[in-house]
This record gives sequence, C-alpha cells and structure tokens, in this order.
Amino acid sequence: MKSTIKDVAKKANVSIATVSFVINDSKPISEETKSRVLKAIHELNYHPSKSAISLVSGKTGNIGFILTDDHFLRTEPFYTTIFLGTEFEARSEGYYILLTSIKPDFDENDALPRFILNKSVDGIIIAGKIPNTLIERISAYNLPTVFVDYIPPSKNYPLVLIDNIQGAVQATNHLVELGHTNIAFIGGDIGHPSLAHRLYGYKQSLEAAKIPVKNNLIVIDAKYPDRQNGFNSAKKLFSKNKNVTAVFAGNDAMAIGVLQWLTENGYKVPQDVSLVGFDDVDADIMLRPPLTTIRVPKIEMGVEALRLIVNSVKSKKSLPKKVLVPVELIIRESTSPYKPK
Amino acid sequence: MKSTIKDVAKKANVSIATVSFVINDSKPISEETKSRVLKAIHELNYHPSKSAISLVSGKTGNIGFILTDDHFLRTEPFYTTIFLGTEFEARSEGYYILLTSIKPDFDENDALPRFILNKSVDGIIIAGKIPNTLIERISAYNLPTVFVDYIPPSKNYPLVLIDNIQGAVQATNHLVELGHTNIAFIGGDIGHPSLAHRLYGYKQSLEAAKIPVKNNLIVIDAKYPDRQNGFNSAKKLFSKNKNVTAVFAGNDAMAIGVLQWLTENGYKVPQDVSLVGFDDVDADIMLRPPLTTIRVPKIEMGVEALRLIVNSVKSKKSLPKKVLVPVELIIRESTSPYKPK
DNA sequence: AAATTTTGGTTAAACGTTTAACGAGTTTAT
DNA sequence: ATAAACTCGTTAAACGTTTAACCAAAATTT
Repeated sequence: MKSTIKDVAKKANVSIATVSFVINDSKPISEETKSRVLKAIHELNYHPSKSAISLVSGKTGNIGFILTDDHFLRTEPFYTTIFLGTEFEARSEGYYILLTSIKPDFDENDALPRFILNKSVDGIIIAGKIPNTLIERISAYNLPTVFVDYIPPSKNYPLVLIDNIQGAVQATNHLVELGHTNIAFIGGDIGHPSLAHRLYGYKQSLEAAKIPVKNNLIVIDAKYPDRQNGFNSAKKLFSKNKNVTAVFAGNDAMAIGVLQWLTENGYKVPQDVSLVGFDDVDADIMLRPPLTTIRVPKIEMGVEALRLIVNSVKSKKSLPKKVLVPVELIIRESTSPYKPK
Repeated sequence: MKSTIKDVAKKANVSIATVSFVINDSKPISEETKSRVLKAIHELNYHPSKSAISLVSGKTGNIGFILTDDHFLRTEPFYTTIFLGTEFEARSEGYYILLTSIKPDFDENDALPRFILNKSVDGIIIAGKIPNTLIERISAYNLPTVFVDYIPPSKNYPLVLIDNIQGAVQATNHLVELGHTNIAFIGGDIGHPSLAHRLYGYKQSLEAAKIPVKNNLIVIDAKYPDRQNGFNSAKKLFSKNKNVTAVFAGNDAMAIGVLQWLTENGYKVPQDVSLVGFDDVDADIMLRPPLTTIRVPKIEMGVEALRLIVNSVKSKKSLPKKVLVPVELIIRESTSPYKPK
C-alpha cells in the first residue's frame, strides 16, 4: 500500500541513497537519473516517512506553541490570530505546530507541556504573559524559545514585540491634536510589559505636548485587561473626574468595556468623550461608534515568530534577535475634536 | 545528554526488550526487575523517542484538527473552545493535535492539509461546516475521520453533534410559556444542518403549542451566521413585522446582532422584544441585557470527538458512532412575559 | 601516458524502538 | 522421575530514512 524509499529505488533502478540525494538535493546527481527518480516518486505517490527522518536527524519538525487558557479563549481573538500566522508560515517551512494551553496560574506542581518532556518539538513559541515559574522550568530543557508580545524577566531570548511605545504615542498624539487636554489612560495589568510601555508612550506624548500628567487620570490597578476591567475602570475614573474628555485604553477589550459604561451612563461617544483603543480587533468595527484604535499586525507577528524560531533551531549560535513590529493609527468614529461644554 | 532505552537497560542490568516490556506492560516481568528498571528510567529522566516508536508501530500519535479560517477567528470562540476540549483530552490519551485551518471556499485546486499528504496523523477531526470537495478528497486517503457539529452529506462517519432540535424546542417553548405568539426565527445559513435542525425544533415547538408557523417570521436567507447577519436580519424582519414580540436566533452571534439593531432602533429588550440565542458564548453575560440562551457543552464536545477518533484509530472495524450532546436552557434577562401594548 | 581530480553513484551503519522467536529455570502434572 | 507448562528473560530483525566511506569511470592535469 504505502510506498517507501526502497520502492522508489527499485522502480528507478538506483540505490536508496540516490533517491535520498535527489529528494534532499544533497549530492550532485545527473539530470537523467534525477528525472527517473522523480518520475518514480510521482508514480508511486511517495512521501517520505516523517518518523524515519526524525529518528535519524534528531529533529522532529515540530514547533510547540504555548498560550494560557484565558488568552486562547478571549473574546477578542488576538493571540489566536497570531497563532494563525504562525501556523500559516509553518506550512511553507514544512513544520507542524503543536498547540497547547496552560493555566494562567501555572505553578511548580503543574506538569510541563508534554511536547517538552518528550522532546517532540525542536523549539517553542510562547505568546503573551506567562508565569515566570514556567519560563524557568522550560529553560532547563534548553530548547530554542521565542516569546511573542512579552518580555520575560529572566534570560535573553529572541522576541517578537509590538512597537507599543510608538503606538501609544500615536494614539495620545491623535487625542492631543484634537484639542483634548484631560486625557485619561486605562491600563489594566501594568505587570504586562506591553501595557507598561503603552503607559510610557502615553506619558511621553503628554509631556511632549506640555500637558501635565495627572495620576488620577491613570487607572492601572486591575488584573486582567478585559472588558469587565474596562467597564469597572471607567466607572472609577468618571465618578471622580467629571472633566475627562478623552480616554486612551490599553487595549480594545478594555476600550469596549469603557464604551459600554459610557453608553450606559449617558455619555455620548465621541461628542462627550473621545475614545481610542489598541490592537484593532475584529469587533471594533461593529461597535457604535466604530472604535478608533492602533492596528497591530497580528498575522505578521505570528509569521515573524515562526521565522525566528526556525532560525534558532537551525543555527543555535545566532544572537537572540528582537523584532519590533510597527503599528498604525486607525481613525474611526470614536474620536472627535474637543468641544468645551 | 539525552538517554535512550539502551542506557536504561545498561543501568538496570537487563536487555532493552525488558525495558520495553516494563514500559508498555506488554509482558510479565518480575516485580523486582520492574522496579529496578523503573528506578533507572527515573534516574536517567528517560523518555522514549516518539519517532522511534512511530517508525516501528506505523502510528504517529498525532491527530489532525481541521477548521475553516473564519470559524477559527470568529469573535465568539465556539470552535476554538471545542478544540481546547480536544487538546485537553488528547493530553491524557497521549496524543498530539495538529491544528490547521483551511479557507472556507476550499476547492479542487487548493492543497490538502500537509498532515494528510504526509500521513503524519492517525486520524482527523473536522469541526464545523466544510466544503464537500474537501471531504471527498480527504476520504480518498481513508484515514479515520470524525466530524463535529456538522453532518457530511456523503458517507457514514462518526459524529459529535449538538442536540439542536431539543435545544430549539426548549428555547421556543420558553418563549411560548412566557405568553408570546409572534415568535420569529433568525437562522442565517440554513445549509448548515445545525441551523436547519434549530429551525425544525422551532417549528415543532410552535406546532405543539398550536401556534401557526408564519413564513414571514422566518429569516434564513443570509450566508454566514454572524453578528452582521443578525443585524441585517433584524432590520429586515422588523421593518415588515411590527408585531413581533419575541425572537429566537439560531446562534448567539446572530442574537448579538439582533440585540444591537433593536437597541439602536429604540426597541427595549426584553420589554418590547424577548430574545433568545443558542450556544452560550462568553460574551453573553456582558451584554445588556445578558442573553437568555441554550448552553452547548463545547469543551465536552471536543473531548468526545477525541474519544471517538481514538476509538476508530485503535479499531478500524467499529461502526461509526454518533454522539448527541445534551443542551440546557439558560434563562438570563433578555426574555420576559408577553405584555400586550 | 600516467597521475590526479571530478562526477555520479553504491554499500552499509546508525538512529531508538517493538516484537517474534527462542530458551533456561522453575513449577506442576502424570 | 519425567514430561509438560509456566515464568521471566534475552537475541535479533525490522521499521524508513540519512550519510560517511568507498569506488568505478570519465575528465583533466602533468
């Protein structure tokens, strides 16, 4: 039924080594023999056995992709889209992706992903913030690893990062240019470097515009940067600060929560309050009003992550490369010029 | 560095065959030797090589999971949650999942997923509606296959299905019991068996309650059952039928679209219109009002799918089993008793 | 024309498992 | 006491590749 390299060799009347050389282009073979082999391969519908190759090469051809449950299931398919980019690029590179999720509160007692224990991957991609315990335990297996949208505190890894500072500056500048001066920042979990950088960019922009940074306009105490948090933060912000006319939310999920609170409490967006988010998730355009935001090229991030990991798999020695993906301001209808009341 | 079965054998002072028997429990070995072997395995931190096992057994230990792009990226993480259940169960069964996405308009010219061509999976799980072309081309490879939430037109496959009829009956009954009689159905792509069954259940319920089924209250002409479609369908429905007081939407995504149209057009939910969805996606509780819906056990569906596929992988002969997962009515705040105007 | 290099190929070992075939002791049955 | 049957192991072949080592013939250099 299933044909092997031997069948091909026999049919093409050569040794199996020759077939291998033809397939991998690893030794010069005459055009004539080559085409005979290729013909046989085609006629037999031959596909090399991955396991046999793995066995002899020591490589699995697999890349592990780790995500926390909550990131995986988030209503805004942010990391899932990144994964899609990775999977897509993996196809052209001939790799398979083994996707697994871990608990966000992973600790010493939790088992590591199986593919690490069994060494059934050549490298791993970790997306989003994950517990440090996990990072440390993984590093013991010294597998090539790249992080996406997270800067691990420990070692020096290849990284794919969003240009958060630049994005936050663009977002805040936009608000400033519209004439706003009371601009709030809603940041959620500032323990995540991305959010911290966005806060930093926000401050940078204000300072450049000579607008004083006021701490009571910055809400960053909650844990998960999700809709619920945006909702709560808006409540907290507006109950104390009646004069806020613009909000920059650390991500779209929180922006959606903010929008919801505002709508429910009689504020008109953008007439009373301008709102800008970050990420550009699909849901944005379905909102009323559609959300002004910073577009993050999620697919490209996934693609880039795969390239980096393939690189470190192939040549261990290379220095950890860091890729900063550029972002772009998308102006929709949730922002408008400041109008004094 | 990495230890093999030989190292273990040497350390435990037995043959490699004995080690294998201990690991797989495939031949009686004395307790004493067994513990010596186990000790050696532990001390060497030995993990059998998957590729070696694959090579000799002919099995890969992988299961392929196929999803269309749009299902993968849907704002409501429906199929993604199913995947998570599959992945979870795969861990305990010792399988890896190879996830890949295909275009929704897959045709003859598109390449099949690599894992099928290379035979690097032992079986495949297909979730959601996929093009028939794909099904036919896959079937040529006669790999064990199970479908989740879709009934393929062609052959007799193991299936994991939602008890859609029962769910639709429950949803509609709920509305009927609240006193509504002008109950609309918004169904989207009726080509999907799930939606067709929900429509069927809706009709059943009405008939049982002796409420005539009116075709102008059924909107099923659009293609994708998403928010946009719900929005458009609501517009169409209410512009022609002013007296509708309750809507059963074929899924939560469409229900959300309906809710949005209603809200934007001055209808109060549930005071003016009661609304019930289907699926119970996470977003439901964040809606205003939180959505009454039919809960679908998504994780369990994924788990069930993996069990089925493992079954067919292990014993080809067994008859295709069909699993109907039960659903449950979740009453939240989008439904209320009928009040004549 | 002899020596050397290049070209195009072959042979066989190795990768890490599983498992059929075999066998030495020990126990049980006759 | 001998045969038969278990028990607990071992040996070696097989799975399907890659690749180092080798080699014959042809081409090139001296």
